[in-house]
Amino acid sequence: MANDYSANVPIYLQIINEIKLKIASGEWKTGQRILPVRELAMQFTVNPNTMQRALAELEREGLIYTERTTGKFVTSDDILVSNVRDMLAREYMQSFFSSMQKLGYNMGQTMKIIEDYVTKYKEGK
Amino acid sequence: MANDYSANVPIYLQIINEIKLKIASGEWKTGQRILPVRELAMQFTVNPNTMQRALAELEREGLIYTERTTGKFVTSDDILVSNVRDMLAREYMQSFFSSMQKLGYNMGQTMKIIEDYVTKYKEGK
DNA sequence: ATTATTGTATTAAGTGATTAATACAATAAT
DNA sequence: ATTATTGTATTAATCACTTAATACAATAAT
Repeated sequence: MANDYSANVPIYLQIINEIKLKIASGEWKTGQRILPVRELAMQFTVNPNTMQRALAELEREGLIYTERTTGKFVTSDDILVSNVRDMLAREYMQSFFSSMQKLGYNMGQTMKIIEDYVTKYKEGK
Repeated sequence: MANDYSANVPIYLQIINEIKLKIASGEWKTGQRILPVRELAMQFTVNPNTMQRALAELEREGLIYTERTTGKFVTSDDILVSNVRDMLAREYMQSFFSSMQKLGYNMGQTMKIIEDYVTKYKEGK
């Protein structure tokens, strides 16, 4: 479940991305309470301070909020979540095409590779 | 030219990727001599030690080699370079589809988004 | 022969990320 | 009322990355 962190990016940033994906994908639903910091830290096998840092940043971005001693919750702003999902998807795509371009693939060549990949996928490989 | 490093990944790793792309794309040709460590360090605006570390790793991977006091060169192994290029392209693609899947897009939905993106690109946006 | 250029190694200092060990305030649960 | 649970803050120690300042050996250039 946890602990496949790249040694090369600060853990708290990797956690931010991971949780952002959970919220954007709907795996963590809007308005839903999330586990206490200490338990999340255990689940992710990191120090509570590190988890706290990640959650504080996500709160700064508006994706979660805190009720003083009750706990933390996913935002109830469905539009925000939807926007984040769209933005992430666009980022991933642009980053992908940009990398392929640096490798020397133009857009047509990149499309060709994608189509081959998808074809093989559909054949169950 | 340089100095747009993400604060979140060690610089020497970013340099490794950058140079690997240059070699894989053919921007740095096989067999070609590369600039001295000190000059590359200046071009990339990093410390010579940091550049040396990146180059040492690239040498370990076989992408460059050193002639004692003459300098460093891109490998002459065209097949290796071609393989690296193919591997990188595959990695980028798989990573992209994996991220999209985590966002809740299945392969068909991802293809739809790609096609829209490419269409807009062709219209010159 | 001498000089300049090449890669390489060493030592020291500064910075940020991470863990660890606590502690505290507010409130929900008993 | 008391206790447990919640988020949060603090201090210290460790580790990797990065820069800086040198120094050295081998060889190409002069």
